[in-house]
Amino acid sequence: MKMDRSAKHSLTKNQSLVMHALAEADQPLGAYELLNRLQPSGFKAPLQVYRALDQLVEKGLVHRLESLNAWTACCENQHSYTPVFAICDDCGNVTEHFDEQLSGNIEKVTKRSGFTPDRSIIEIHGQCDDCGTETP
Amino acid sequence: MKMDRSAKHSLTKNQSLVMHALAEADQPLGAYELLNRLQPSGFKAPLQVYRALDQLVEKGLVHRLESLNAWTACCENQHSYTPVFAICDDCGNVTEHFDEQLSGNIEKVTKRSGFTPDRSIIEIHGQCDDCGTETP
DNA sequence: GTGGCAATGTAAGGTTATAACATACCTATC
DNA sequence: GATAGGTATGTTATAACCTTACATTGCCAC
Repeated sequence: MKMDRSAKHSLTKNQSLVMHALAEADQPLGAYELLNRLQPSGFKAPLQVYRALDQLVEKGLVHRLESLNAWTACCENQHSYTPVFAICDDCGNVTEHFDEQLSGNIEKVTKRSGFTPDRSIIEIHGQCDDCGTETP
Repeated sequence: MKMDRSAKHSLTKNQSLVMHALAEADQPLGAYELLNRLQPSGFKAPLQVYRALDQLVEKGLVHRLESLNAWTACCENQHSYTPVFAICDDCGNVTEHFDEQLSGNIEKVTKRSGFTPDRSIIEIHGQCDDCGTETP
């Protein structure tokens, strides 16, 4: 492969199709939902979606939400801290947050026991501002 | 139902079978792995496992590891803080930790945006003490 | 004993993810 | 431009995970 000119944003065809679909969605999408949406663009098999997703995650452009089995476009490129996802169980909206202290504490908790952290998953379920206020 | 005597530990047959299997395993188990191990005890269908798991999670005796699609016995009963799981990607060992500060961080990060947290998932992948030290 | 309720049994089917193998395309080098 | 090697893509099949729907059993209360 060549790709030296600006590198990180040179997506392949399938990658940019998936990236676009995620960016246009206002909620995280499952792999098969992505497949549905991309069938008009020629996608035929799950593997096409999964491959693109893996590569996009690798590039840091997409995150996987483990507790939803779904995927979402990264709000901001190339962040260094572990993202914290706030997932509204009512409307399905997901927002991405960062917190230096939190990232630091995670390191601390595990390193106490000699553990070497690599990647962290932080997902908080609850109710977003819109959904939470109008509860009885 | 009756069950008032000491309540929380009165498990049904299927629940205690699953609980035992998890307690004896030295790693988290998938639902189908549990099914395999419990077939000698008469389990025949996935639903038997899933029902017991759901009820045990409800009781706080078992946790689900979202990033592994697996389940593990709770290290300690009735903890109030959100557990932090350290998952070794080499040997598969998982340890459960608690940290008051960290629990506080989570509240803070989300409440900034008006979010009302309900349950949190914190899973840290990396290498445990045993596996990490001997890396080249 | 019969009505209600929780637990369990059984079958079928849906969703999510991966393995294995084949093909096309791009680039570098000769 | 031929050819070799690597990346991306296509295609089929299957594994792994989870749920719906409905039937049955067993227990307790009345």
